[in-house]
Amino acid sequence: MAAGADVAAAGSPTRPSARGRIDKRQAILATAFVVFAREGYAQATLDVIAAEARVAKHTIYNHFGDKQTLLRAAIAAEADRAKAKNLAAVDRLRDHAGDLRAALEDVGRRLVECFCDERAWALRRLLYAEIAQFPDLLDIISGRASDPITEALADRLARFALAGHLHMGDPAAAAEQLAALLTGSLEARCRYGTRVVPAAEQHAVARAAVDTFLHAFGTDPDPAGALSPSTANAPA
Amino acid sequence: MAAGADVAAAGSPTRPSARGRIDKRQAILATAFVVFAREGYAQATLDVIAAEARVAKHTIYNHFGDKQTLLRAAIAAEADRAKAKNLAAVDRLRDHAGDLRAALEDVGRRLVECFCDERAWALRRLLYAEIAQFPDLLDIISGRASDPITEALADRLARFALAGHLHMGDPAAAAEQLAALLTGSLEARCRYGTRVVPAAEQHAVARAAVDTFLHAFGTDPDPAGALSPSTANAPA
DNA sequence: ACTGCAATGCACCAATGGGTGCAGATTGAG
DNA sequence: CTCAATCTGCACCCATTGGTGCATTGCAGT
Repeated sequence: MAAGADVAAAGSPTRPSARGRIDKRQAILATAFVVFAREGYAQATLDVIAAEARVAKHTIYNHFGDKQTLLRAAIAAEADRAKAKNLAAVDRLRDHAGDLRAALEDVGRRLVECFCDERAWALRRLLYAEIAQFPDLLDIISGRASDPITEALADRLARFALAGHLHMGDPAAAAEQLAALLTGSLEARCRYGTRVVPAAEQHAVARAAVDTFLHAFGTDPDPAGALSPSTANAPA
Repeated sequence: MAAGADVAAAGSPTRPSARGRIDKRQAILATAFVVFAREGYAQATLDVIAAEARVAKHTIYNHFGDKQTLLRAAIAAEADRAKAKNLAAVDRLRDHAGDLRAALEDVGRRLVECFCDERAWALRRLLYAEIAQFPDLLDIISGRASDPITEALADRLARFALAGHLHMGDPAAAAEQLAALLTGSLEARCRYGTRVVPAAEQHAVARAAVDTFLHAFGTDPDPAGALSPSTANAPA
């Protein structure tokens, strides 16, 4: 919330030296996130963050007051990025060009790519790590993480159902399962974010997920290769 | 590995005061895991662990040498527990009593329960948190986490396929997707382990997962309620 | 040139916590 | 009882680090 508000406020260039000030703030936020993710909240020192952001330690305190506030702001900013990227992916399901399977696979690939993104894993690790110490992080990301994405996906699926291209009772449940098929397999493949999943493997996962999804919710009775929906899976 | 080996070595009661020594070690490991999970590795102090394990700080150093080694041993021990519980669940797919759907739902419920377990979340959080600092944790859990479970599940599914009760190209891929359907939806519902998912909701998730799975891989052309495989989902 | 705000560099404080040393208590085996 | 291995309580060292104070510099508007 903090980051978003400030970015919006940046529209007024009249404030004295506002431009430079905002630049500093952004630099601090970006660097702080990287350092927090790399070293962990407790191990990360403000001196290191200050040095890597090319900023005096005092400047950080001027902007954020203390370490915890900085963590929250950095996480919020990064979560905003991630949410935007995910929603952009789902939005491609609007005005698709006729071929439902192709459209779903395209979106699936993009969502998979969002999930495998290095920064996304850094954010995930940070959240898992600090949620016990700072339960309020939940509020910070509740509106920025998977929930709104699944919801947007449900909206798109509902349209397809209405148009008779899909069969489903609850679009929200279907969206949840599609998301699960897309990301669930990647959880293990990414090895806690330490392994970069090659593009080919990402595509295979997306294809297999969409295959299975269409088998369960599609109207087309039996598309090509129906008997083995997961034949397309990656070799390794 | 460390914990398992030691437990096995405990079979020789001839060593002087071996019994008491093992007890101490177990107490330290259990307490260390709890404290690490509760406070995070960096924030957790050996004084607190010693106090809660009712042991002198020196005793911890006698057994494990330093803090990092203690962390690794504690994680290994807990991962062993988790793996055993998961494999026990999957093993129920042996000699099932005829009804495939019921058997899958039973196993699904058990796996879901394993996933939602408080200790499992604690372990997951700890791994996510410290994997960046201690990449070797990957080796420690590689043989204890999802991979062997999915593999065991694939073995069972392959048998069903051979018996003509399921249709699938690659059992491993099918197992991966079933696991994804089971746990993927829970990821969001558990809110990073801060929310306890009620049993009814767990069962609904398992049922929905098995429903979708059977739609994609089942031989029964169209079971009851086929058109809306996810109708059974929980209200909230 | 003057004013005011932000940023800087540097020294400093106080608390925290990993790890060690040591002397004494406990325990089980022979 | 003796012996050896552990376990215990306590004091201690020392490096780290969040946070502060202060004097100085740089920049923008007037």
